[in-house]
Amino acid sequence: MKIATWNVNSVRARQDQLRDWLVAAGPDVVALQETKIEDGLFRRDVFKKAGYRSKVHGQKTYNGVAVFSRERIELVGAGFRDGGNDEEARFLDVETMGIRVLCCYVPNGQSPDSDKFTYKLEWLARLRRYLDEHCDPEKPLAVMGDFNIAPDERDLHDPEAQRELTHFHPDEHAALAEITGWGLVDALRLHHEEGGIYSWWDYRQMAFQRNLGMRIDLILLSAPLAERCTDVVVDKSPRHGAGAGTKPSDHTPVIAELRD
DNA sequence: ATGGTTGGTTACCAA
Repeated sequence: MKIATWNVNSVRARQDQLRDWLVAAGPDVVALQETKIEDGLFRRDVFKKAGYRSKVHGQKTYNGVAVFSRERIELVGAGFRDGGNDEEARFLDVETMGIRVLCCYVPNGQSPDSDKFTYKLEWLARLRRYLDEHCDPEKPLAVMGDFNIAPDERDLHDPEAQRELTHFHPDEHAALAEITGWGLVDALRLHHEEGGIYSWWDYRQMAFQRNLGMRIDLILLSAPLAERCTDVVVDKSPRHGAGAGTKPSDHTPVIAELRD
């Protein structure tokens, strides 16, 4: 089976492109971020027609997460439900096709001296606590999403320029290490050692054409799923432009193949 | 150093 993650940057602007990609790529489970839509307006029927059931957790204008699956999908919970601030729709926990899926839209962080950066680090600490309290590293679990962190030097085009900025800051790396330290592996690195594999490129400066990007969309797997993982690929096809009049998301899908 | 682009809003926006 194939499981995927994609920050679509508005499911309204990308509805046809997302549907076409589902048909072409044929993933079994997909975690989506930045849907930017309230649950009542999400056209779940359009995707149902394409063969996908869905759980959505959105809000107006900002954020928003969803999980699609070819099979029955059960909601475990939306938001961390830990007594903290759950106003932003960034986290969705579901179970489908025999695996647990945590769909994450990690805060961007803006700049290291901003309140938003503190919020990003706190959010990551809450994710770690959520794993401690609600999940088991011995069970099949995929934590997927837009982490807004490039794990190491291979994952961005200019590490030195980025080191004191967001997405490649030591504090972010420490927070990510706390999460993987719980019992998760960065699935792409099980199969690919090389640098220059990115999942996001800035809309500006012809960044995609010059491959000036970052790998910030991650599929983290617990041991039982890591053992089943045969490959991970970044599918750049939607970024190339999916047809006349369609604009791509600044992120592109990441897909993991799992043995049965 | 600055500014460039997008989506959704009409905001000294967030990414």
